[in-house]
Amino acid sequence: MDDVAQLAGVSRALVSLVMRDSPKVSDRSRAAVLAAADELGYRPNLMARQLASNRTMTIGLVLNDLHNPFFAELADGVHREALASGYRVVLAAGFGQADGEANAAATFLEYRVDGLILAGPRLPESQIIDLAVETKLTLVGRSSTSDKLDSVNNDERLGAQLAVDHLVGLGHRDIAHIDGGVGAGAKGRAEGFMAAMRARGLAEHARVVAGDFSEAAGIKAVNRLIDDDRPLSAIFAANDLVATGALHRLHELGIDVPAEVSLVGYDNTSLAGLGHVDLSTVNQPRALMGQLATRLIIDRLDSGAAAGTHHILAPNFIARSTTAPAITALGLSSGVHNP
Amino acid sequence: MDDVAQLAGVSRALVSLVMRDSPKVSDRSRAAVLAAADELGYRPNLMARQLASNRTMTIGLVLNDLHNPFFAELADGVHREALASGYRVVLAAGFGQADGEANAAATFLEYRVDGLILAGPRLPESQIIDLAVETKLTLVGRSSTSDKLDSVNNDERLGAQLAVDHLVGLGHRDIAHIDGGVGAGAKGRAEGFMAAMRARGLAEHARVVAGDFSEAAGIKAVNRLIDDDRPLSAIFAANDLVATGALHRLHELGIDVPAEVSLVGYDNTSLAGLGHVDLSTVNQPRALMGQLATRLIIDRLDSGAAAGTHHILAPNFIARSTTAPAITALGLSSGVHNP
DNA sequence: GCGTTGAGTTAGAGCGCTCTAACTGTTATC
DNA sequence: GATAACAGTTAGAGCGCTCTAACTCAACGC
Repeated sequence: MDDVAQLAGVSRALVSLVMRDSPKVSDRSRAAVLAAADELGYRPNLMARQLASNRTMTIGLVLNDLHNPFFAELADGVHREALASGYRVVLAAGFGQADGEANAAATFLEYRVDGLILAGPRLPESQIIDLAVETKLTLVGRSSTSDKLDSVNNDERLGAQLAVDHLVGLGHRDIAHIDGGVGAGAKGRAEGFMAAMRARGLAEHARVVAGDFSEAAGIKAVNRLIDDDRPLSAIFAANDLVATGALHRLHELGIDVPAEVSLVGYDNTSLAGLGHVDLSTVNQPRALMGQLATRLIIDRLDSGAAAGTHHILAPNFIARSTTAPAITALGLSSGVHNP
Repeated sequence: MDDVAQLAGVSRALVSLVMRDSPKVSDRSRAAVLAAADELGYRPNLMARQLASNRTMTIGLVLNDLHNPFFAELADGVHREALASGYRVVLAAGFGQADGEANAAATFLEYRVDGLILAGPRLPESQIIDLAVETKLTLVGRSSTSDKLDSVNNDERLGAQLAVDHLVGLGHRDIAHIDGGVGAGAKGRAEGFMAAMRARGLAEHARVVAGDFSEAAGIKAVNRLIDDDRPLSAIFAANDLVATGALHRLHELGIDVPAEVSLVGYDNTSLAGLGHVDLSTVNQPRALMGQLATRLIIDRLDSGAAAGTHHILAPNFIARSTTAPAITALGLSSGVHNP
């Protein structure tokens, strides 16, 4: 920086002002500094900058699982919004495990990022609040009511209800839910499923089988559902990945989807949209959620807004080709499929 | 830090030593410092640390595209190896675009990460070399021969050859390749395809249709291949995502895969392994490539190894259910499919 | 001509850490 | 008992920047 100042014939402080595009610099000086910086290949040291100013203009985004396209789509929204406000985004992955997330978050705290976004974290609420005390934190894809942080999520119970409504509307009664275990949102989906079935008077037709947010869980769950010889007309999986596993296993078993069993996922990730999968699913506005989460944290950073804002967005149902009218009580296939 | 030192009854320098787990600290002092740090919630400031030591023990990983599972799997390997050597990994996404990658890399340079890994970058070689001059750089999923950086890639031409060999072995002659355009590795795959077809004396049966690394490209390419009324027996897609798009479109058109047309992808991402897709594909050892790339950069960091090491790993073919013997010249379907 | 204004610029302290070199005890060596 | 060796500890400079407060200088009003 000294070299740049010298070459440009100004003081170090002026170089600093130019680098931060302060308006209090004459065009002449600015041009001289820029030229000198370019010539010397000068690149400001963010570390020194944050040390002096306590700002880095970066926000840290912790993704629970790099393999789930849900998070990639969420990250798109975060990036878009951050860039528009002059912030940059740095990512870290939690590998679907709580301690991975904790490490990632700890790294960002050491880096003193201006704000932190946790996407679909599995961390216990208490640890999340501990983090929120140390930095500005927004949760996305997970709910909270804490006044130390903001959050953006979809309404999991409503999503589950939409899935049940769709299936029941098609005449299904014997509906099973594959539970997402400790995955973020899984609990709300399972509860919403039971509540919706109860509301429809189908409580005794409802089944819940354990699982997690993986393809393997979908496969295992189908095995268990088939072994059990209760009637099965439709499956509501905890997320798209689970549904994909179930789809595969049903296919292997020679059970036609949707003619014999209907299948619904959750998230509407790119996976569900893949032509060859074409899964009926509950859509979360992922990019929007990412944008909103970012907006919240930037507002907190720029205008000192207070924490404690919690958005719950409404999901909507996307009917694709894995759901169709139920086989009637007469045992006839309806023969009517979605396009 | 001063507070911690005071509470522990030692000097600031000693706290620093404890934080870096230096062996030159007595157990008593170490315990006292740790206790004090814990009590005060002290967390070392990485920025100050790098400023003073010029080290952050973090490596930056730039992923070309968060949506392609190839990169998630590569990142797994990078993380595993980095963690084992006491480094942490921070990520940034390029969004499939060269300037996104350039921004991500620039951010990491400002952050003064110890080393930088670019995964499947689309950046022009000259820009990559510029970066390599500023920091220790390793390329993965893209080849180079520069002595300023290291690289790890699979042998794209060999991969393409394996695909052609498999198809020709099944009796296919009219094979089309969907090109990956500017995607990293696409050029090698297309060249390898043509070379292998030529070697088999099938040059005039080879067709190449333009595309990129997306599902949409696969759909469009199938349309073009079908419009054209040359015979088509098999398709070799530039990567799994493209193959998935092609699979979808073929299915929509009522063309049975693999009975009528065989289909091969590239990468063996989780997508290809999805039960319901079950795509024959060329396997790149993704996690291993990530690990190797990380090993190279850490060796350069820790033991001052020189740059200029370039690994080319051999891919292997994974036969799944999208390839089957060609329909014979007699016009009969062979009826024999892969399991 | 003097004070006022405001734009443009600058000196210097300080952000929180690491690193070097030097220091203090304690134990081993002759 | 003096010297050496070594483990453990410390003071203080310095990493590259930002920020505050102060400065300079030209234009302006009375």
